[in-house]
Amino acid sequence: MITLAEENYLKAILSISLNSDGKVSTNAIAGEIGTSAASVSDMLKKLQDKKLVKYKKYKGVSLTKKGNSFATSVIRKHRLWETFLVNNLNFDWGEVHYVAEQLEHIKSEELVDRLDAFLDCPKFDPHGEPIPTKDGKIPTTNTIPLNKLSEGTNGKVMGVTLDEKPFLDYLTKLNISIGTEIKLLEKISFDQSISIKIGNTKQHISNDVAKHLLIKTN
Amino acid sequence: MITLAEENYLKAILSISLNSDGKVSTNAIAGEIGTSAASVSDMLKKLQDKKLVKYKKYKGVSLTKKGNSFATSVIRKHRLWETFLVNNLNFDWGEVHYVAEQLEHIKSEELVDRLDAFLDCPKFDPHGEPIPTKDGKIPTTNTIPLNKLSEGTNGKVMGVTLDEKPFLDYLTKLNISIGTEIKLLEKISFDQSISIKIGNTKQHISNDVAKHLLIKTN
DNA sequence: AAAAAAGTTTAGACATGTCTAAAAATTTAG
DNA sequence: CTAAATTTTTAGACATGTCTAAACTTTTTT
Ligand SMILES: [Mn+2]
Ligand SMILES: [Mn+2]
Ligand SMILES: [Mn+2]
Ligand SMILES: [Mn+2]
Repeated sequence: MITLAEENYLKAILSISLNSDGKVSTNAIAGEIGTSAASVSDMLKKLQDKKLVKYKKYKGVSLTKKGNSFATSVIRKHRLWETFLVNNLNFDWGEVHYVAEQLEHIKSEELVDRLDAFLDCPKFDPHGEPIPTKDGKIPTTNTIPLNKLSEGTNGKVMGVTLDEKPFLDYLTKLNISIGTEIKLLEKISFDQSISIKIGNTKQHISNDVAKHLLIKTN
Repeated sequence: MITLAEENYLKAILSISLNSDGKVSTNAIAGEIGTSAASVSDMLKKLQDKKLVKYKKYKGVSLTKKGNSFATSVIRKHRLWETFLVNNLNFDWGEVHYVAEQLEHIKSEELVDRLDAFLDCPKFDPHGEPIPTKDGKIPTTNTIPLNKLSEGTNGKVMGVTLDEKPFLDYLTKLNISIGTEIKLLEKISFDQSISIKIGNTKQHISNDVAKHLLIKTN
């Protein structure tokens, strides 16, 4: 049996390895989970014993096939629940992450299958994040983070890569949601901040915000 | 913060005290939860410290107002989730209890409120068990356990007071579900077993089964 | 190529929740 | 009303997951 804590570690490792390459460091995991590096070291040994990760002391960690499969399944459940909460229970997209953090640990394959069917097998969650299929495949999109676009490019917001409330509330304030058309006006080389046009309004946002917006160019 | 284990103890105490009166014994709780009497003693001390129960060593335990409120809330969540699983995800009534045992511990008042609204504020769950309201009131019914009826009485099954799979599967085999019309034909004094008529079929069931069937007489 | 800085692991402690075995209290019988 | 049986509590242990402080590697600077 895999515990709730173990599931969270596997999910964190997968999440980090998707945004970087090579082995995942102890500190990165500690940062992601909000725990101490010492706790992470302890847990990595346990996950290694269970053949869920490949771990060499001081050299970082990576998921085994088995570990990857568990992690992907947790993400699948997280995003299916988020979809249910927004589509059926009328939650706001900024309010679902915390609840889904709990729901993702409910153990019942039957439940996940039926929830998926109930939702009509959605490919993306309310944040535009891809929902892994039952067999672990993750739908891909040809989108680019807004901060990588060149000046003058038009595009549409297809998803965000962060789903915490303060970030999403800020986007809502900027009138940005999934589907919003954006034009990149100007990139400031000093701090990589950018000017954008939304509808007829001009806005200025930091690189930190821009990098979490996935754009499909027109 | 109240933990998952604490919630289960409170629920068990409430559940036992509804089917008996006076203080709840350590052994009864151990039996209900499937743990040792020693563990129960340990936990009762902790619940006492948190003002969730009134506990005197060797003299049994009862819920405080606060404890009762938590316990009722857990039962509310359990039964709302069971309703969702059966009504919306097409689960069989025998398959939902185990999953609801997990879902009942999800912490989000918002979620419960919205789920309740989504389900149209149901008064009873798929087993005919009453769903406590948000403010802790439990709908009552004027029903009688089948084993308390007198011979020759007709009635309709309004609910069951046990929702474990083996019991519910047996009922399904007997063609008994919520709404089924039953006539009590004969009570055997030797073992309190009874003969009943369902549609045009005569069946014989034990007292153990009969006592878990709630009947509304015609 | 040391020395300093940064990152990681170990040691020892603590909280929660569980168990078995032994001790103590209560209830039931004789 | 004592003695036996039952119930309950305590004692001591263990598993999980966390922490801080100290020790140990690895990387970066000088
Ligand atoms: Mn999320
Ligand atoms: Mn999401
Ligand atoms: Mn149930
Ligand atoms: Mn039920």
